[in-house]
Amino acid sequence: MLEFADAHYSGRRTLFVEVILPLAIAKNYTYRVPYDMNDAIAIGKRVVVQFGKSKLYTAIISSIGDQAPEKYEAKYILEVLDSQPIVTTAQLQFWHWLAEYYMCNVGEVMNAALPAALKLASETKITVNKDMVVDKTTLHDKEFLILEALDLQPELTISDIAKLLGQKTVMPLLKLMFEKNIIHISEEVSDRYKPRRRTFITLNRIYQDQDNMRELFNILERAPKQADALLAYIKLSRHQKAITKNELIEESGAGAAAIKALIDKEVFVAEEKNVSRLHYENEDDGAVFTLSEQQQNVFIDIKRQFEDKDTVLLYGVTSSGKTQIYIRLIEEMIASGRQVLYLLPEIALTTHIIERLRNYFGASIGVYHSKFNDNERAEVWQKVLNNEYKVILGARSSVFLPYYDLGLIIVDEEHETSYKQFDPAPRYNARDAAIYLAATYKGKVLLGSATPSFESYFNARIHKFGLAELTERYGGVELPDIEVVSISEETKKKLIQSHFTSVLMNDMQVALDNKEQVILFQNRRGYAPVLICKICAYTPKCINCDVSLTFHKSSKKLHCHYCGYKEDTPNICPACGSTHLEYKGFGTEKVEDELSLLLPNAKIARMDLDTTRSRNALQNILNDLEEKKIDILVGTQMVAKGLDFSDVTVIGIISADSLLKFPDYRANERSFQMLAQVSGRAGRRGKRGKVVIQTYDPGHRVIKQVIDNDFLDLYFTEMEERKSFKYPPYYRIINLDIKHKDPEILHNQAIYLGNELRKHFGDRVIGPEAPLISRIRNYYIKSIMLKFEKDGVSIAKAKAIIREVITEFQTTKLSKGSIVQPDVDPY
DNA sequence: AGCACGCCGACT
DNA sequence: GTCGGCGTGCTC
Repeated sequence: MLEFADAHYSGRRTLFVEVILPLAIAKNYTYRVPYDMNDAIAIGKRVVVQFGKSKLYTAIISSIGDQAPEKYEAKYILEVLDSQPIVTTAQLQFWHWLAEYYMCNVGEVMNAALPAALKLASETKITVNKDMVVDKTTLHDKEFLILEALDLQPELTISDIAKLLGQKTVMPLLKLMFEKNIIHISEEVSDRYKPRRRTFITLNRIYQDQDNMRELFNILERAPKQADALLAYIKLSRHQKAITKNELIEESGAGAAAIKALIDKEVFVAEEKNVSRLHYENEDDGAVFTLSEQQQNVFIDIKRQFEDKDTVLLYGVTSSGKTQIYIRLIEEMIASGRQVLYLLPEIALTTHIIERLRNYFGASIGVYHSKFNDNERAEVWQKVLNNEYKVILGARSSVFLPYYDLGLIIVDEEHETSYKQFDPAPRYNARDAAIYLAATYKGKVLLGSATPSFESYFNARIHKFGLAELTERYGGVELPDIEVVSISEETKKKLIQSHFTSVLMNDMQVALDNKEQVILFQNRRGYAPVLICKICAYTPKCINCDVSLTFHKSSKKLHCHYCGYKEDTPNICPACGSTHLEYKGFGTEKVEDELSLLLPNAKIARMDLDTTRSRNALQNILNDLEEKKIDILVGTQMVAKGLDFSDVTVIGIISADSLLKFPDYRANERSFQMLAQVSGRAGRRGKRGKVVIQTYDPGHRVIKQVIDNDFLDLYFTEMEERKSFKYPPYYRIINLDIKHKDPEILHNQAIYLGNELRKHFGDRVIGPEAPLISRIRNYYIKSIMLKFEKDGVSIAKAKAIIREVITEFQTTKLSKGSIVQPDVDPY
């Protein structure tokens, strides 16, 4: 960084800044600083810059220098947006590390890291030049149309005009009009973050006097709506200090007009205030709990291990009370004045856990996840920047917040795949990123899981991580009784009804009779994943992707789960005209549907992507479950995570085979985690739960290991295979996905890239091969896999070579139209 | 990522 | 001939 040794000349010095643009571009861009902004710039502040002919972007200053670029004339910075940096130097370092490690551009990291509200939107506004008197008869039709529209509306955007004229390219036309001085073109940047304002209503103080109040009611006799509003106010004011206008309208049913009338009469006083979107009551009831003896020992053990290990894996069986240990660790960290980040998978961030932690940490805990809107995220960002939170509870993306002194990161359910972002870049794993992040603050990381990922457990066994174990379930809760039922046996004996074996039916009935709840797990959404013609075997496929379409009964349409394409369900086969169309396979919709026929009196609900899209949908389902408005919950893997309800006694796995048969080297690890996790939902204090696993393959090794709850057996058998087939954790994997609209061209490109890589890496290169789904959104895909041994190979060097090969490929003509996407540690 | 430029086929 | 399609290359 530049030093201002000659401060009194600094106003005169020509400075240049390198910026990060929120774009997927590898190059660095340098801008020139106008003299009058010399004092305003600083690393980490946002600046507005023009990039290209007409676009304005918010960029972040990443370095400051005084050397003019030699090969081009730098453009000027247009504006400095911040008085204080909003991105810390620690974050910039983190961004660069992520870009390097995950082989993407810093701009892409910036895009993922910064809440959209802190990036600015640039909108080109078109307005009439009022100083110019235009002879409308000399105008072209389109110019006339635009002016007409500007008469009605003072400003239009480019897209407005494109819509108006019904054509895409309008820039040349506007440029012409601008040159003829008919219009003004202005690029307007607006800060998208707006504080939320609410109107608060208070009662005029003269009505604290009873007589005045009585008189007021008399006056209002002829205005019943206003009297209602007043009554509602009095009612609300008993329980809350501040009353908003909206609450009053809702409570009274009186409407805004009545309230306005009362404001005009000076009965009510209205006041507009900024309110936080992150409202909560500070109910610091300081709930107390005591750790069990084992928990206490583990707690001390973890702290001891932190003395010489930066990362400790807490391997604790389900219900062993990991959260209580987390809370103790957080308390100590806060007491020492440092910050804590508590990472959870998105799905587990329910009010349940949030409330629980708020009880201990009150207002010093911040929450951050993807269901928050832009403004809320920007608000959390600012608060973290101001060091107002001691603890952040968040999902994957909360590793990007501007921490000040992070002493501890807890990664709960560390094996969860949702910590990995797949699309778009950066394809990062928040668990792994957290380990790096903590190290930059000299902080510690605690990974917690009942079914650790093999990577983490391996790292613990080779003493790279510390290891702490909780083997007892807290409060003596028993492990559930797991029964495996053979679907083929039941089919043979004609005991199975629809997809439900007699064992499961029976257990569900018992649970219902006892007023207990049931969760059914089927890892597929929709009604039926395949529609097939019985005569010619035709199957409707997505027009954009290489997948069969799933029938959804709720919409009566065929859906593509990869691109969102929908079409009407055919009544006759489009290929042969027969009417014998059959639904094959089944998803959560069908399970729900058929169950409602078999158990007509049970209240059944479904929880999958389709029913939880909106902001509060998930929470509503969980509330209904808690309030026992649901007897049976049918769901996809969502039900495996974060559901803790004491009245759920029966868990049914409708078909374990779809998990076990998944064509992936991690299928067994994943299946075990999933089954163990779902099973952990069954039975809580004082009641032993029951898990029914339905499968065609009851003798499957993994099912045995689930029944025996034998993680170690699973680990050792699987690790043998990982070693011999060169998979993680023994080897590192980098995938390259190559995409192109034309399958032939793609094939040649992939072969070429594969060969180029082989020149450097030999048989560490595997493929190219077509992935399971060879076309998505009209792009054909080929994958090249690279496997690197952990000893004797510098992964950083390997990445540098891969980057070179890709860049070199992209300069050849062959690469036209292709997209190459690296994915590092693609699990 | 946009956006302009340029080249090519389909219309007034 | 012009409009609008899409492929290509550049942006400090």
